[in-house]
Amino acid sequence: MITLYLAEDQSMLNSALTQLLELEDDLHVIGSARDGKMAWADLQRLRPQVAILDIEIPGMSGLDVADHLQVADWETKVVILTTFAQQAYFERAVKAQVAGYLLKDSPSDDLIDTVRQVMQGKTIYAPELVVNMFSAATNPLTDRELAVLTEADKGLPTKTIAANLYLSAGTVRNYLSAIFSKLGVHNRLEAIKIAKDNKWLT
Amino acid sequence: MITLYLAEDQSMLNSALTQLLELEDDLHVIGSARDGKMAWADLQRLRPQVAILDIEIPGMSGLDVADHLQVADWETKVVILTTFAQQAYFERAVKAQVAGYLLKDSPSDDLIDTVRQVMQGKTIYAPELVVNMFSAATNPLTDRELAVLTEADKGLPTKTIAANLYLSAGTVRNYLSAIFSKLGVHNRLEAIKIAKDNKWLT
DNA sequence: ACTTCGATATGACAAATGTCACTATTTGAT
DNA sequence: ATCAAATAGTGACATTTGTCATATCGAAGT
Repeated sequence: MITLYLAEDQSMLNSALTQLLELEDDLHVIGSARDGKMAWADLQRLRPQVAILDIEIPGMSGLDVADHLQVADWETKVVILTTFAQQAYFERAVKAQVAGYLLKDSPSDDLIDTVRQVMQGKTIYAPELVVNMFSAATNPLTDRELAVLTEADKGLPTKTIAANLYLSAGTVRNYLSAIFSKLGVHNRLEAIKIAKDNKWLT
Repeated sequence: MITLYLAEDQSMLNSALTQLLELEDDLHVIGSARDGKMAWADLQRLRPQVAILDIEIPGMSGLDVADHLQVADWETKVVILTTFAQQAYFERAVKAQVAGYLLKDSPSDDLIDTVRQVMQGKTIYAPELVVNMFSAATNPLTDRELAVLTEADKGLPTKTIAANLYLSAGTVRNYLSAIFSKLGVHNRLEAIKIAKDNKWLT
């Protein structure tokens, strides 16, 4: 009997998958959450054999949860279940040594297969992602630069961005300037546009 | 026995729901598609009693399919199943006289309930949407203002916007200023964000 | 006829933004 | 141990943005 935990914020999918997984004789869903923090709290208590995590969930991303699980070093295997094939997410997932990475653009039976496979020690990655690994235009922005741009995308003025990131306003402007020069543009709007086109920014 | 058709492009959800609906004794999924055109083709042949349609699917939107069904004037009831509570979508759906409008942010059992209810002639709308109906924001921007904002959205600086629209730079700034005050913001980015949220801007 | 509103414009001013040069600390890689 | 990057900061400066007051003109409405 394989014990499962499911973190997925879209209720329709969460409940549908839970019921479906429960139908399998060898699978048992011992808990589920719609938010990352609750998921992490539950996982510490329940210690399921497999945790199925969506990335974009409120509170704490599925990848963060995966990081925590890796550090904790229990038996719990992680299967990431997400909507889009975003290279950056995939890379982080690989670094966090997840056992599976599956797109929601696959039939639900694949999820069931994947769960069984990872329990046999296998690693299952959606082929779409592995292919991209070599051709993806890599993000030239550093973590900090991306953080700044993310704030800028909210429409915030420099001062507020600085406050939010605990930086000086000057530093924020420097970062933005560096971003513009890397992306070959001259203002925030264009920079944001490019970063979004390339999926460096949601 | 209620016959169902499911148009949903996210395979994970499509197959999960199909299997789940099949488990109900009184429900039978006679077909499904991941794209709008195929769905419409199928619907003409299969004439299910209830069509569950996602809005954002490739080829032809679920709302377009609903329009076609309304014109065709068969018995087929439409249940829209979509991710976000966007007022514009909801209004179109109401105009197309759909029998149900459900958010994916609801448990899967709700879908089953909804199907049964609409078959009894009831109309089921997600409460989140009905509440909004009365506060629907109409576009306060004039044509010219919208034109200016559209240019601004391309990331262009004032001067270029002015040149593109054969206006003086000052006029462009005045328009932008007027836009900000109408929308209650203080810079282009936020104005663009709001205009996009409200679908005044693509 | 009168008023209001939209479109267009200018000028002046304050604030925000973007550029540059230069420095210091920390960290990862060779 | 050294070097290159990433991180964080300052100060000065030019440019761009956003605000406001004010004006003209024409169209639509009362």
